[in-house]
Amino acid sequence: MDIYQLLRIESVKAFDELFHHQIEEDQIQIEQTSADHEGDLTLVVFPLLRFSRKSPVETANLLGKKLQEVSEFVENYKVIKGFLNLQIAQIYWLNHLSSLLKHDNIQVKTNPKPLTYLIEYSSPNTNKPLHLGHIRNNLIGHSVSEILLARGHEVIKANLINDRGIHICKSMVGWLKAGQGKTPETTGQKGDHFVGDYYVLFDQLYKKEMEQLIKNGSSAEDAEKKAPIMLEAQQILKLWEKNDDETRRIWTEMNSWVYQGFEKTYRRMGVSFDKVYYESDTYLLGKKLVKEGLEKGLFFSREDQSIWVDLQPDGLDEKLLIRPDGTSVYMTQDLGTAQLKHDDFCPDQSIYIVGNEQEYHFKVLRLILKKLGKSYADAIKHLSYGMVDLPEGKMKSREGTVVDADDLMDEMKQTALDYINESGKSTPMEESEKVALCEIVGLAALKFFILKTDVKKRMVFNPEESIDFQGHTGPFVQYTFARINSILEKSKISNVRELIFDFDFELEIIEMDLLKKLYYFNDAIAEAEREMDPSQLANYIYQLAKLYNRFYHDLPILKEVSANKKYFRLQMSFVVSRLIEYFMNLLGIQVPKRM
RNA sequence: GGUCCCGUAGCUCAGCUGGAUAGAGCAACAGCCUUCUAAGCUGUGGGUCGAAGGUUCGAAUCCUUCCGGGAUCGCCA
Repeated sequence: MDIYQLLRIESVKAFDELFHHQIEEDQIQIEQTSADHEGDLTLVVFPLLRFSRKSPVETANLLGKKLQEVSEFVENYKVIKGFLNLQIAQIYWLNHLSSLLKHDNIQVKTNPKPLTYLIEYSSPNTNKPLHLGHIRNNLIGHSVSEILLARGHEVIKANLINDRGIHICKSMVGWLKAGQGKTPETTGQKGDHFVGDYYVLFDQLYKKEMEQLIKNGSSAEDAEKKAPIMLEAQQILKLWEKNDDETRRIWTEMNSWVYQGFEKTYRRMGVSFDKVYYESDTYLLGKKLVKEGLEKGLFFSREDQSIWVDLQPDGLDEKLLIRPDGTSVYMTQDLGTAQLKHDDFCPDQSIYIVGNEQEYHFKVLRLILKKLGKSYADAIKHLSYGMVDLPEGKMKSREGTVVDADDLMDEMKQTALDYINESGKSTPMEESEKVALCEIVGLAALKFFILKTDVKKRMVFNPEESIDFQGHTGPFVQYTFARINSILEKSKISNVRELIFDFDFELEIIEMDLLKKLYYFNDAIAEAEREMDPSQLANYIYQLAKLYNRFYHDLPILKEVSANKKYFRLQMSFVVSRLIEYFMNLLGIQVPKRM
C-alpha cells in the first residue's frame, strides 16, 4: 500500500473519532507538500469543513494531532491556513529504498487489469523517406508500447505500410520516365531516398505540364486533372489493381528498395514491430466490407458506380468509399486493416498512433465500422499527437522544408562529436568509442527533445538552432548515469546492493529530497500509461537527475569518512542509476557507462 | 462558414481530474574545476498565465463570450 492510501484510511478513521462523521476515502485530498513549506505530504482540509463544523485551522490541528497519535508514520504536523502538512518518518522512505534494493531489476507496479493492446505506429508511405514527423510518431509508438508492457499489458506493435495507391504510382512514373534503369545499387543511394527523388521528380514534371496546359487556355482545375503525367499515374494504379504483371513487377522492386532503406532507419532509431501489415494485402478485404455494406443497404452507389456512405445523420458529410473506376481509397483499406487486426489479435484496445490532422478520418472510420455492426469499433482509439512544425509553420515537402530523418540523426551525431572535441573532455577515449558514444548521445538529445513534450501538443523544431546537449536534455540525464557509474566502479565494491550498515545519522535535506523523489517513480509510470504520454517519464527522470546532481555536488560519497553514510549514499546512487537506465529505456534511449 | 485543438518568461516547454508566493531549460549577466566526470553546481534579472466576465473558501486549471494562431471538413494518405 502506498503512503497516500495509508493516510486516507487513517484519516477517515481519525475524522470519524474526532467529528463523528464517516467520510469516504476519496474525499481525503492528499498531495505532495509544495517545496516552500515544511512537511512531506499535505492534507487539504477545506472540503472537510462542512463535516467537521470547525474552522480550517482548528480542523487541521485536531486531525493532525490525532494522526500523529495513531499513525505509525506521521511523525509531526504543521498547520498553515487550511493545509495540514504532515511530516512522514524517515524510516518510511528508507524502507522503500530497501525494497528497491532487494531486486535485480526495477519492479514496476503493474496494472491490476492487464489488457491486450495493438499499437499501430510509424505507418509510412513507400514513396518517400521518413522525416521528422515520422520520428515523433515512431518514438511515441515505441515508448507507449514499452510503457504498456512495463505495466503488465500484452502489446502487439504493428506497422501498416501504405505500399499502394496513387502516391507510389507517381514515383513509379517518375522512375519509368527518367530512371534509365538505375537502382540504389548502381547509384549507391539509400533505397528510400532513391525512390523519393523520383516522387519529387514526378511533382516537378506535373507542375510543368500544368503550367503548359494553363498557358494553352485550360483552367487550373482542368489542368490538374488532365495533365498527361497524372493520367499516366492513374492508369498505373488501375493496372496495378488489375494485377498487371509488369506493373506489379516494377512496384515490387521499387518497394523493396524502400524497405531496405526504412529498415536501416528503424534500426538506427531503435524501433521494431511484431507485425507488419501491407495495404496491398488489406485493401481487398476493405472492398469486400464495402460491398457487404452496399448489399445491406448501409451504403449507396451513384450513377458513376462510386460507392458512398451517408454520415449526415451523424452530423458529418457523405464520404466516398470506392472510386468510380472501382479503385479503393484510404478509408477502404483502413476498413480492411481494422477487420484484419481484429481477426488476427482480437485486441481489447486497438491504438492508432497518427497525427491530429487525421482526427476526422478516425471519427469516420469508427462510425462506418459501427454501421457495419462491428463490435470492435469501440476498441479503436486514435492516439492523436501534435504535429512537428517549423518556426515558419508546417513542413512542406513541395517547398523542400521537410527535415529528413536520416539527415537529422547524422547531424545530431556530428553535433555531439563537435561538442566532445571542443570541450577537451578529460575522459580519455579511443576514437571508435567516441564515435559510438556520440551516436548514443546524439540520438538521446533528439529523442528526449521530442518525447519531453506532451504528445497531444504541437511542437516547434527550429533547424537553425541545434538541439541542446545541456540542461533539460537527454545527454544531461545520460551524464548523470555516467557519473554514478564512475563512482560505483571506483568504489571497488562488487555489490552495492548487499552493503549492510547502521543508520546512526541524520539525513541531509538533499538526501531526503532525493529519497522522496525515488518513492514516486511508480506514479510517473502509471501517469504515463493513463495518458499514453511518455513525456511524463522524461520529466520525472529529468527531475530525479537534477536532484542527484545537486546531491553529487554538495555531498561527498566515496570521500565520506563515515562508512555508514558512505554506504547509504552509494546505495542511493545505485538506485538512481538503475531508475535512469530503466526510464531512459522506456523512452527508447540508451545510457552510456561513461561519457 | 461548421467541427476540433492551442495561447504560461525573449525562445522551447512543465504545471491543467481546482489548492499555498506560477516552475524548469535555453539565451543574458555574475560566481564555482590542485577535491568522487564542469554535458555539472550556485546566484541575478525576466510573468496583468491571450482578454473580459462567471462558478468557488480558493481559478493558469472549470464554464461563457471575445481576440489571436493552427488543423480539418479531398475521388491525397
